[in-house]
Amino acid sequence: MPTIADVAKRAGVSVATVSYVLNNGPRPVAPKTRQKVLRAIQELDYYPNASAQRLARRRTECLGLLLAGLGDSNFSSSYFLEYIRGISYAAEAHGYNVMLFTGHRGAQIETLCRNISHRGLVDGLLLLGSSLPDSVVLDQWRKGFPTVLVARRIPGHTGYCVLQDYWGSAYQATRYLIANGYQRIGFLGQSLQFNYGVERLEGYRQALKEAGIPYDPTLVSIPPDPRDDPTPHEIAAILAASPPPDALLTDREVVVASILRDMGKKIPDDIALLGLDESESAPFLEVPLTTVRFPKFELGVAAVEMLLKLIAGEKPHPPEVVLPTQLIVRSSTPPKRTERR
Amino acid sequence: MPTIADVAKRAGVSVATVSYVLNNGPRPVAPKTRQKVLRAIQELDYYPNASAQRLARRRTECLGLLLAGLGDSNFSSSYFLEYIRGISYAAEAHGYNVMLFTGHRGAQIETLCRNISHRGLVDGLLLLGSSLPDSVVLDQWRKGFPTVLVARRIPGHTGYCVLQDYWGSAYQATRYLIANGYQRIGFLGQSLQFNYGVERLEGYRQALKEAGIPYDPTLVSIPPDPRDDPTPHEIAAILAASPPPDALLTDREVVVASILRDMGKKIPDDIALLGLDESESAPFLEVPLTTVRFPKFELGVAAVEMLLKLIAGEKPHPPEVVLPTQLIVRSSTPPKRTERR
DNA sequence: TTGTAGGCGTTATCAA
DNA sequence: TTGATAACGCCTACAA
Repeated sequence: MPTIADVAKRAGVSVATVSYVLNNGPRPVAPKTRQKVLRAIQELDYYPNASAQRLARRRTECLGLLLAGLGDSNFSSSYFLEYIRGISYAAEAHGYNVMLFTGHRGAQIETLCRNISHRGLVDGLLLLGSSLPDSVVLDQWRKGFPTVLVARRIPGHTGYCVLQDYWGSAYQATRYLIANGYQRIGFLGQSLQFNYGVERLEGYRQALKEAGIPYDPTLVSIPPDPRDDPTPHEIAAILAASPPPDALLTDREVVVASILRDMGKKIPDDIALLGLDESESAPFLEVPLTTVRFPKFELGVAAVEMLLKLIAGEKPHPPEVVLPTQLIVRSSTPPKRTERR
Repeated sequence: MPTIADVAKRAGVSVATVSYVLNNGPRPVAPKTRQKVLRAIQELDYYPNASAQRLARRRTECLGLLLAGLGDSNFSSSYFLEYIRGISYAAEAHGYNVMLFTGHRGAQIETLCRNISHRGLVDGLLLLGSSLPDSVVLDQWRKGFPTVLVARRIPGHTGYCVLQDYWGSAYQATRYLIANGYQRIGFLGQSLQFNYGVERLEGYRQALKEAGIPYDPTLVSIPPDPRDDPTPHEIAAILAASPPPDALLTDREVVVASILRDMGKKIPDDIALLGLDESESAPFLEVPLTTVRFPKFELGVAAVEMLLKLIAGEKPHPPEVVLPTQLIVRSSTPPKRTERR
């Protein structure tokens, strides 16, 4: 592999000049000299060595992406790729590379994070995945290493993050159901361990409240572990409420739809179903499901842009970017025919 | 950030000694000295700088993963993450990091590849994604830069690759259908542009042949563009064959199932359906689909292991690793009741 | 067993 | 406008 010195020799100039040509600065180079250098670069098929550049510049032009939980196998695999797309897209657009970290099988995430920042592997870090302990995130923020939390916030703490409007998605969904005549709306949520579980529940409650519908705990089921799939038992319990629900709000729509079918319940005749997660297969199910669309790609882009600001030494304000979600209406939530008699 | 010199000073030894402690070699260090060094490292919270190590060692301990096509939006998003999981798992297990490249929107993949190898960004490269032109892959192989092609081979060329047994999956699936009484088996394949399209078709034909069933082109549909979804028109054409098909083999099972439903065709009563792709939602559909399972995670692992051999200067033999697939029988392909009269 | 010093390939500061 | 040359932080022959 040719080095900058080879180019300099061939062009009959100093390495400094070659460097200035390569980087378009910081000092000018005479057009004629520049031409000589460019020709030498061509002829030698020279490319600057990345490791040497990083050492000299003291930056890597790499962003780290920590996908905590990718190591676990019970992991919603389709979920993350859109984020990755957005992230890699934006990083590429700004001339940055992306380095992937996952922390498989019991690897200490704390140790991993320390390594990433202290060893200068990357200039900044994106944290994605709910299995990442809050303490790790808070540590990173405290250290001052450029770090952005993606798709989640840590309640009660201010830090750099980009996320969907979880509250709004549940609020909007519930309002939509109410506007379409549903009155007994069940809520099959996720654990309250993370902000999205809490915020969705609150959005749901707020919409009920505004409509003057009392909150009925027997219509609500929140499993303790966020990784648990909903069970038939859990769903049966909600269906057994009295009066029974006429609609169901859930963030595990595909599994719930399948369980409902196994129970012999027809969507939407027996019960309407609205998904708060954005399942790829929702449009293809027996009854195409109404779901919320998350701007995952856009969130990836926003995360990179915030991170680049942090790397540049700016203090983005506000430190949180919240992107709106969108309700995609399909067949599982038709306007309810009010039964006249 | 402390450097190795700071550690040396604090421990009262030379930088060489510190280096030998850090790397456990290549020369021994007296236990007492080692202790002093380790303590200094602790006290200073020292981590070696990755860029400097890479420059000095002339290797990056990074693997590149080129996900060609991630930039395109009509991209089966759930497909790649399992590969990524396997790759990152194996890389991590061997002390390597993974760098992600995607080549968004018209970026010249050739240029990207040249940069990756010539600039020393990574020690080796994994190529994934069918939108990667054959010429790029062949180029890489020719250059001698450690490169492994994942989930695909280039017919007529010998090169390092790991892939599923596409032929076997279609062969096995077809045999299964035949063994269960199906005689008129339709094939809704992918373009023949890539090996998997060709190999699946051949596996299907071989199984028919062995069963003494003549190959009927009116039962077969191959769209020209691999990114096109099957159309109702295309499916109607196959259904119109005479005699009509009693089973359908396809690698777009979810969309095909949805189209069949829209056409009023019942699975499996009107027609059996067997998916050659491994759709996540196959188990959750109205009729859970029989599909082929791909060992994607395992393939990622195998790819990394082959790549590490190449990096180590070995010539893996044979240069192709083919992993078997597995037929997951669900409800869409029950044994056919032979109608007696 | 340990220390010294040259080299890895760039960048960027001095001078000229 | 350009050329020497000292960093950047680590590795590793060569000496001691």
